[in-house]
Amino acid sequence: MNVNNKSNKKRRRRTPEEARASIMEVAAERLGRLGLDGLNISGVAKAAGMSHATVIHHFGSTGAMREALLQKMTRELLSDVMEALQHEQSADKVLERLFSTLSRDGHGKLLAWLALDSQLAGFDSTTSTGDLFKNIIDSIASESGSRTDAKHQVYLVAVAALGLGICGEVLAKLVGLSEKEAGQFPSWLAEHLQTL
Amino acid sequence: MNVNNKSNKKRRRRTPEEARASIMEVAAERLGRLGLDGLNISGVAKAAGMSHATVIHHFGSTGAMREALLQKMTRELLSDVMEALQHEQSADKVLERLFSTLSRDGHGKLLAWLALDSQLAGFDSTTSTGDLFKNIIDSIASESGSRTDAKHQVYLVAVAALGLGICGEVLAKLVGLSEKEAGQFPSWLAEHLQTL
DNA sequence: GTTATTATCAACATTATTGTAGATAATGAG
DNA sequence: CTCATTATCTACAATAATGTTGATAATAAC
Repeated sequence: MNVNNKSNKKRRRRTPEEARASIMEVAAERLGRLGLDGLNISGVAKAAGMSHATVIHHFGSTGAMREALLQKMTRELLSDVMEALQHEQSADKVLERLFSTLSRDGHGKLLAWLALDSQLAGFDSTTSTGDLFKNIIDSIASESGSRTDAKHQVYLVAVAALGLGICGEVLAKLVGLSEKEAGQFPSWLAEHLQTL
Repeated sequence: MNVNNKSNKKRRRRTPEEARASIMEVAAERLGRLGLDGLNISGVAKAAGMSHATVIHHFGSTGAMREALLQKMTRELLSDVMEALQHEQSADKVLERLFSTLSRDGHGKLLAWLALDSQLAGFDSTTSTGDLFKNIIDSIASESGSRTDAKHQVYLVAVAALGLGICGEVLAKLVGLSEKEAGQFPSWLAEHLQTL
């Protein structure tokens, strides 16, 4: 009569890479939906359809799993930005692309989490990142204006994209922006920056 | 010889208001330094020099304590903004004040937490807030430009202040802004907005 | 002083989460 | 098929956080 609870579902044996990948996928979704609280072993494991012991087996600990996810997302963010900028020439286009990339795909949220969570080893302002921004600024400064102005423009785009990525919807509602107007904001900003 | 652990420190009996106030104070400090993780009963109680049962006695539960703190901070943010704007006339000054107020005192962090934490009952876009922004936009639109432009300007200031409040230091370093240049950013932005 | 109130605490109970250990089964190699 | 590897699971242990209870002491009112 199958009174005991032994569930008789078959085990699925994944390759290590496959297992890690699906764990990362589920964890990313939960990070976006639930915030850092969503990144606990139990919850992630359950959502991924495996026991939490399995997750620990693959990552070693909760902290290591979090770190792995955030490193992966940081890599993706950087590569997104670099790829977006590689093929743009004019300064205003560069800023527009930078803005749209940073404000998309939860990149803003990611950076905010990195900045807000005291436990995480802060953003490594490693060589590649620094070089990236240096190149952007060089290209803008060479076109027109001072170097300080160029820095300020990039800074503005970065902080605005960040804020938009985090609180964009809420603030749009508060300010009274219609959906259409909100959609026009990136190009409005780009156009505006061009006229410096 | 006092072998036993009975600590013989006297109890301090605070008024309920006093107790709640010092708990809020400690909690705010911890929120700024440790993030939302710092807002647990045990930690707050220990930092405030009382047992966690006492904190529960005054607020009912951990969740209620968090909510109380965040409501208090939200009230303060709104009153800060309103007060800052009440005595400004020209549009660019209004935007400058809005920016500086939002980017100060961890207001950006607060908004980010509200937006990022899924458990919290989201920002209540209550009447007063909506009216506040409506007034700002009216005053800017009346001076010059279209209403949509005014909204976009306010939106830009808001998201930028937010981003600055969260990741300002990190991004400044990344972009290569010197401390002096970073300090000039608000006025640079105000001047820039003026030229629309 | 006596009493009533209640802020405070220590100790316990409960729950959630993390991590560990040993058993089991899926898969590939031979 | 047989064997070795190891991904996976269940069950347990350890820890931490939350909330409850009953006792205690500080303060105000009388």
